[in-house]
Amino acid sequence: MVENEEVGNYYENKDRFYVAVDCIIFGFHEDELKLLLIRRMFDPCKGELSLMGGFLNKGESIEAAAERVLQELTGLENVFMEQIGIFGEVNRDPGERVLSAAYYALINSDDYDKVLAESHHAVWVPMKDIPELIFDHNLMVMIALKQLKRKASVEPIGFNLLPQYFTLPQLQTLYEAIFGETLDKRNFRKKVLSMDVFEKTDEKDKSNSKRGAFYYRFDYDKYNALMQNGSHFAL
Amino acid sequence: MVENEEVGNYYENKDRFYVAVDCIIFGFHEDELKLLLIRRMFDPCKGELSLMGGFLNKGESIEAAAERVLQELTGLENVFMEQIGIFGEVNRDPGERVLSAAYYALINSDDYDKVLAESHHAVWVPMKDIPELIFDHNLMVMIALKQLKRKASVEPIGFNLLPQYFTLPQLQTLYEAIFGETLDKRNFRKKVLSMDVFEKTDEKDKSNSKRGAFYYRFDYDKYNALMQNGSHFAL
DNA sequence: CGACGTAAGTGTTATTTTTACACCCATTGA
DNA sequence: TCAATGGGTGTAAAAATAACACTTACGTCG
Repeated sequence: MVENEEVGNYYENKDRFYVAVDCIIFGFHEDELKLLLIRRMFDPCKGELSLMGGFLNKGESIEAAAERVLQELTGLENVFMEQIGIFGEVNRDPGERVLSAAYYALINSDDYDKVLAESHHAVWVPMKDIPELIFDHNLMVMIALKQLKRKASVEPIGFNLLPQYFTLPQLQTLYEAIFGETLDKRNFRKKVLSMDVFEKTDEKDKSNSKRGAFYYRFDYDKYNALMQNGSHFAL
Repeated sequence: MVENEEVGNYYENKDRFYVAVDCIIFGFHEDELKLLLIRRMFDPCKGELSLMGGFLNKGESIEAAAERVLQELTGLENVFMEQIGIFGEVNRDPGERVLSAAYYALINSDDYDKVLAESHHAVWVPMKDIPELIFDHNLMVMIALKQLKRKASVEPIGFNLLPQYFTLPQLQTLYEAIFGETLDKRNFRKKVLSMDVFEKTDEKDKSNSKRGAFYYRFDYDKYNALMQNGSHFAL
């Protein structure tokens, strides 16, 4: 056991590693959950599909790096993002030993900078059509989806995938896409509205029906107040 | 955007980082959930309490590093361990920039190598008495406990904290310690036994009562078979 | 050797939550 | 004005959860 060593020496003989971040970027359109992937125009694995990634810089926290990488691709800031872990198998990147911290992000697919994304050769791929990705990216995606499923049922994060104003049919379709199962319309609405954190507007979305569906929005203030009192979000 | 660069160059100008692993080691004795912490006999933060940690080595996966570090302290192998994430704030370690992957482990407090642990100045500290630890270790502990709570209610991992043979009162006390709340004896036993994955033995533990409590063991084969059929563990 | 103390073990009922299920409504465009 | 389409609504059965109190086995001590 090391004792009484000087601080300077302590770290000196340790190995140092490249550290990357990779972003699993979820979006929701056309009633489907999708990932924003990039076609790599550079080595290694030029031409293949991968998650958007980048290297951690000196003086930058890992979280900040993830935010930067997301921003580089989408132009977005202040996005819901959560770490799913670090991947550190020795040969996960065949080029060099690189560790990668994976984060998933939930974005509203209307908002991102399409020109910027295009310059990175980004494409939206439905979850059910995700092909083989480079390195261990498929594993990352799998774990991210699992975490999203769990978390979405217990915390109000799904809304990050929708515009501020959304209809209940839209919300239901979203949750069906996340959970991968169909839900009963009446039970779903009952549950949603019983939480009393959704504010109904007078506006209707008539793009999907003659009758139109009312727009709602999620009321974060009400939500926070309720959480204080020991309530819990559940869908 | 980088295009058509050679592989060799690709990583060359990136920064490299020290990477550590820290272990949140849970144990259960005297009806309490405890952590195995070490009193640091070396700088930085000599004299203070911290998690058991160590540096990632070249050619070693992060998971392997976590297992090694746990083994160095307890002598144990094949222990239940799970990553809780990587911590990468710039100044989390005041000495140098070090990233740390945190893992929690569940061990049976009878089994570890006490001499080895003592040589590292290890001490068991009840969860409710955890003092201020070095760096961001308190944060790690908090997150680990949260994850343990969630996971223990949904997967049969709690048994890792008990000997192979245990009594139902013991099991209940364990879960009460994990969840931080008291449970109804009859409801608890009903739930446990209804899963039909516990095998009752003829032996009794008489250390806590005249009458004695029957020993049970968790039947992993039965459990796996049931999981195939879409059942779920729940406590 | 019998009374006592102690923790182990056992079922039932009320309440809450979850699931299943079918019809009318509002609006537009033909 | 009527046909087509997705939006919106309530109730009853079933399942899960929560609340609750007494008896039993066994060792100890008087």
